[in-house]
Amino acid sequence: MAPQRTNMREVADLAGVAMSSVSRVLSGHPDVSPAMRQRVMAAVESLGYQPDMLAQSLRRKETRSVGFVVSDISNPLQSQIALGAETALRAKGYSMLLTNSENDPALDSAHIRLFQQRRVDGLLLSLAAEDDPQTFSLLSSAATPIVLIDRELRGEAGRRASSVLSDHRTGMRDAVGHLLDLGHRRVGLILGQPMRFSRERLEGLKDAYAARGLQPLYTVVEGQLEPRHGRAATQALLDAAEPATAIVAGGNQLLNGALAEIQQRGLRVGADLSLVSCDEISLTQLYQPPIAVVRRDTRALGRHAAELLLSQLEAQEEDDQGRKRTTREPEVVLLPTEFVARPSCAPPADAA
Amino acid sequence: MAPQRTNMREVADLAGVAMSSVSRVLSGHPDVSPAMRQRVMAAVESLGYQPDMLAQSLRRKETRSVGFVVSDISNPLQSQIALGAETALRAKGYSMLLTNSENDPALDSAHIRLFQQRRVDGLLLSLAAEDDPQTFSLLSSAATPIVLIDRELRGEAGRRASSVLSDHRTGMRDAVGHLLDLGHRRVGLILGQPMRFSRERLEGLKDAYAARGLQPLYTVVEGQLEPRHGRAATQALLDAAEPATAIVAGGNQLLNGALAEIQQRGLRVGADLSLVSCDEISLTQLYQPPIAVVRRDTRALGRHAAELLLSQLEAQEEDDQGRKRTTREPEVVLLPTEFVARPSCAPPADAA
DNA sequence: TTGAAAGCGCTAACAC
DNA sequence: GTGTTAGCGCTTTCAA
Repeated sequence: MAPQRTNMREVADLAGVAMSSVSRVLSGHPDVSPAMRQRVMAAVESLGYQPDMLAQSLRRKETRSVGFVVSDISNPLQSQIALGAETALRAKGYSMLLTNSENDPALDSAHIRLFQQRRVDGLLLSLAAEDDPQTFSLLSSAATPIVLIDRELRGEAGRRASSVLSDHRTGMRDAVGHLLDLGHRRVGLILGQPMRFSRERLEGLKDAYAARGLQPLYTVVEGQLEPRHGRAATQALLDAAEPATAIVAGGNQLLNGALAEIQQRGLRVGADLSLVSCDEISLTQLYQPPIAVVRRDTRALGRHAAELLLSQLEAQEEDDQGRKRTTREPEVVLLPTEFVARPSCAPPADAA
Repeated sequence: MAPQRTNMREVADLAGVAMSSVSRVLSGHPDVSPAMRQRVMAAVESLGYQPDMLAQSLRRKETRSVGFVVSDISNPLQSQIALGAETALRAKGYSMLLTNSENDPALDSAHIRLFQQRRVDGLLLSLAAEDDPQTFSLLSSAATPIVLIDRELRGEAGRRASSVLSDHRTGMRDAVGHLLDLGHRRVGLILGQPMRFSRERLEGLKDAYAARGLQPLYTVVEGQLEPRHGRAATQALLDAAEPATAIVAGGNQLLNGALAEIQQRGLRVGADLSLVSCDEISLTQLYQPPIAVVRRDTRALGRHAAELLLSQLEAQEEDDQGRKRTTREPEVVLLPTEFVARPSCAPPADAA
């Protein structure tokens, strides 16, 4: 029996009270007599009444929902962030709308617009690009709080949004430092799109060389965070006149491609070639030999993003027109990364 | 400038027309003159008006949103399903609300109820349990179409919901058949919760033994789909009086645990012990030696689930009270699995 | 403490 | 083809 939905009117009628009284009981208004509460609750029970959040949202001008834009939820990095974020949001009574941008900045902005039409209370964004004009203008004039996840925007958009960032630079500095200390000089760094995480990783690598006063014999290969690029870049690094003796993959997708190429060439990780990846996955832990990583707590990244957004949400007040207005300034949270040395790193093969 | 949101009233006033005309233009009503369309669109542009989907939903009695309950989005299996589902939903203009049940059946039902209050048009469920009474009663009387993902419910709930199922049995039969043909007789099967996928896998294993007229020397270890269980089960299988010579892990989490134990014991996969896993992940492909798997197209699983739901949604009509009513019967879609033999499977070590 | 009434922003009859 | 009107289901003044 697909039950026709009961509305508040019916509850009020059955209880013989006004709708406003039902509303007060259900929303925990202080000024309700125990008798009233009883009558109403009895009616609610007997009808199996469930309030319509749509109508509540329209009236209250808040949906208790948050839009989350990722490029690809099937990427372990992003799904772990999503888990952390959803759990934190749910704990505060918020629901999460999720969408995939498929690495297309045009979809980023389309989804932001859609979420705005759905009147989400806030936005959690892991954008496909840091310089899309459409996205920029949408965010510059957004009416809700926004938290960027590991992204950095310039201009007005950047000034309006909060962000949760990972300290890729430090982790990468330690990773490359470890390789240099093992005797490597020609480190190959495979990066993804030109976004903050790529820039910071490059800086970290430079830091490591600079701190040791070494010539910049490293090679950087930029591209997309995809296995194809990981593989092509690895080919390039190994086929160079002066081949890299150690490779650092800036993400799990790149690692997949790199490993595929390494295996096809019959190279032994941690012997013929040293290898480091960014972000822990089951593969890095269980591979033989285990693969060194620049690690971070991805779930905490999502959790912090959600909590930052929630704190901005709570800091809102309504102006005289009944519209929400953010009173708090955007904030930036920096989360640590940590290099974990593993047997995939060893002295270079040609070190006599 | 956080822009106060324009509403349809303002657009109508600016264009000097009635609200209903604005509505008609925006919703593509056939009977509108080009002149009217122009006037309205000009006003819409100049105000940057974006319709309020909340109000639309309340009025139209549909939200164009779907609730998706998973146990843990950070699990590669589920995030791939989610990607497939979200992409298909988005293509038809639907948004996805995502929540994690954390493998807790009580959260399953709580989230279903919440989604119902949010008036989602349909539900996509990868439930934590197939026998929770709360979930059962909610689903038995649900007002919207429901698609179960790789789950099977009995009773009224099962009769009301559609489902997309994987043919685990065939894949497992081939996997175990392969092991038996290599000479293994004591196969250890590690399973998760007592749900359809576990039952089917067990049946597949039995099929393989039966087809060859072999004694049932296999061992089955049931538990949770978690690394801990994978590890403990592997210990048990290897420490038995008659240790298993081949292990089949019923999922990627179980594989993680199994591999950890195998490595700690210094056993060589594909030599001292044969290994098969269920569902492809980067680890199974890139491990050395590569790990045989019972494979399925997880993204297609999500896509089919979404498309099945969408087809049920399209088959709805409104009754005289303006309520939606499903006209189509629930459907079941069965998707294939495929065993992929790899070097992790070899004749048993004791085979002279 | 409770009820009556207005209205959130939109759509869909219905009338012209 | 366009305007007027009556709500969708709820919350929230405002009075009583």
